[in-house]
Amino acid sequence: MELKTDLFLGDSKKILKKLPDNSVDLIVTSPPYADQRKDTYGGISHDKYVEWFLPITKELFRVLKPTGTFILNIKEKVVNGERSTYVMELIIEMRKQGWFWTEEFIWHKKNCFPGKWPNRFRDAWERLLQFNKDKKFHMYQDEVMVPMGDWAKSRLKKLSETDKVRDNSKVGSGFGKNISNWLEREKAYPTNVLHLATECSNKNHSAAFPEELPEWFIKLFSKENDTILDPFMGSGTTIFMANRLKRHAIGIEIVREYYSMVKEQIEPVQLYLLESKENYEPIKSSGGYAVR
Amino acid sequence: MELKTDLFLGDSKKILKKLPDNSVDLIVTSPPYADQRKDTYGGISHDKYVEWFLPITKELFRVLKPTGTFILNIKEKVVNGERSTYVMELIIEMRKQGWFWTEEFIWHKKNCFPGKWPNRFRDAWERLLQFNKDKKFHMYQDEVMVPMGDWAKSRLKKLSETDKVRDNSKVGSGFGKNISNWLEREKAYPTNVLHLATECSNKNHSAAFPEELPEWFIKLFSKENDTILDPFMGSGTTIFMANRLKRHAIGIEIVREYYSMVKEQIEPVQLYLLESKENYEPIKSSGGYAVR
DNA sequence: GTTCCGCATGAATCGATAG
DNA sequence: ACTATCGATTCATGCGGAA
Repeated sequence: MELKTDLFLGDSKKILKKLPDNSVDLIVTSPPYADQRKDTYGGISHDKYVEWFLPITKELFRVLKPTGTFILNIKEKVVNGERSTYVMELIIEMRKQGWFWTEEFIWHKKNCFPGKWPNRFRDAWERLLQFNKDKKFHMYQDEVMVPMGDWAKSRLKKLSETDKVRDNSKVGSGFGKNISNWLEREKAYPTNVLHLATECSNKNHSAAFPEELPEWFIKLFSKENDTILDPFMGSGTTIFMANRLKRHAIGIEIVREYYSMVKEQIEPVQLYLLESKENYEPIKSSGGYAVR
Repeated sequence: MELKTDLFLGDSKKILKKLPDNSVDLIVTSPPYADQRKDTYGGISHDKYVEWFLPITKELFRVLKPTGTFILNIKEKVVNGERSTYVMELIIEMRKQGWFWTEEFIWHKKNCFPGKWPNRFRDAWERLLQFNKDKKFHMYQDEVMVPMGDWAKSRLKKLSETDKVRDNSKVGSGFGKNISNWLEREKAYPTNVLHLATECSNKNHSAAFPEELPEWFIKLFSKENDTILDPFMGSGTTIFMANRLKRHAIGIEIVREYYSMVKEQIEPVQLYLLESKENYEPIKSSGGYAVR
């Protein structure tokens, strides 16, 4: 079966109306934060944020399957020395639209922005809000199990640093086998706290959204040939990861530059998939990423 | 100067009225969660929680000094498969009382409660909400600095391995100077994510509140001879830590058993303080605990 | 080929300065 | 008084060049 990737250039509020009801298995997105990225996006002011976002969540509710999940990455900024409350107001309003606020995961950022202020420490975490249409939804917990305890953790860390490249090339040889043995033996279910680093300068897009984040949620809340939607595609991290994990993808982006950038990168991947789908494995299928 | 510890048996809402305006430097508390600990506290239902708590926060606002801080440890429970919104409603209502919601710290619990559910992972974090009466408040950041990350650590390690002998002999020369620069920068300011293990040392009280938590906030938001208040004292962790760090303490507890237990343990400490105050140092004055 | 060091660069936040 | 812009602060990360 062929994987389909649909990219749209335009405003999410309008584009989403084209999508049919109950057609998406998982939505993973990181909308532009209030007052951020003014140069590329409009820069939605914090006191208008809920008003701006609610029409979009209403459409997302319509297109999501009853068994599907909506993961929203967001963090309120400081306004006049105080945390703004628009995220909380958003949650309360979304519940009125019919959403269930199932869970709040924490993304603990290893490398947060530096700085020193007289009355505040550095902000090292963001919210990953999980919403559902129904109390029954698909969740594949076994797909995101993690190495257990300090013993396995340090062992794996050392190995991955020094021998990861070798490991990839020597499939089936001694090292690879050992690693997979450890993985089989020492696995536990993760918690609702994810401990990841933000990716640095690598991309042209300003938002640092590490690949592990969509990867984790795609594995957890969808299976192969499901459909993943990102209504604020940005540099396309969610879309690429969906493809890599053999899910259909739908991406919407309002900035033409990003849209084109993603489209160009998608094309060769699609061709590659048609040529030799079997050899195209997810980059980190071993699950050795740092999630606690 | 003598340290004073006042313990009250009774309902916070009533007892707090006895305390004078603007008399407390720091409030650190962990109130009974909604529907939790029903057998001991009578169990406030989640839909009445805000209504129950607001009169108390109003009194807390009155007794807190304008430069003081209120740290509230809380986490919403799951009701019918969904996170309840009473914490958010509480924040929004407290702002109407005049509180500034300055910051939300995350307590990342290393060893959270075990268990497995089909649609949910283990809950490994709690909120530590910081409220203030004024945008200017006392904060002693240097008291909670932590060892720096891998960069400086590996740097120092390497230097000490290769150049330790030379360094010792050539005091004041180029190398020694460089090293001491790094040594001074060995500590960094923490972030708003605290990574502590839960302690269960006070097994008589049902809430697991590790000593490091009040210790951290007491050091951060108060100085010696300041006054610390805990309106839901429980097993007295905050009170004991306040005493140990040479702060005055006020504790309120509605359950006679806890009240008596804390009172009995406080008496000998007070006597000890009178005997030899100088020798009584905080247990962890070196600050080497694991806070990120 | 390694390992190692130097350097730029972030979904930040505050306070001062300018219109 | 109120908003817009700018500099200073500071640390984990990944890259490129060097030993």
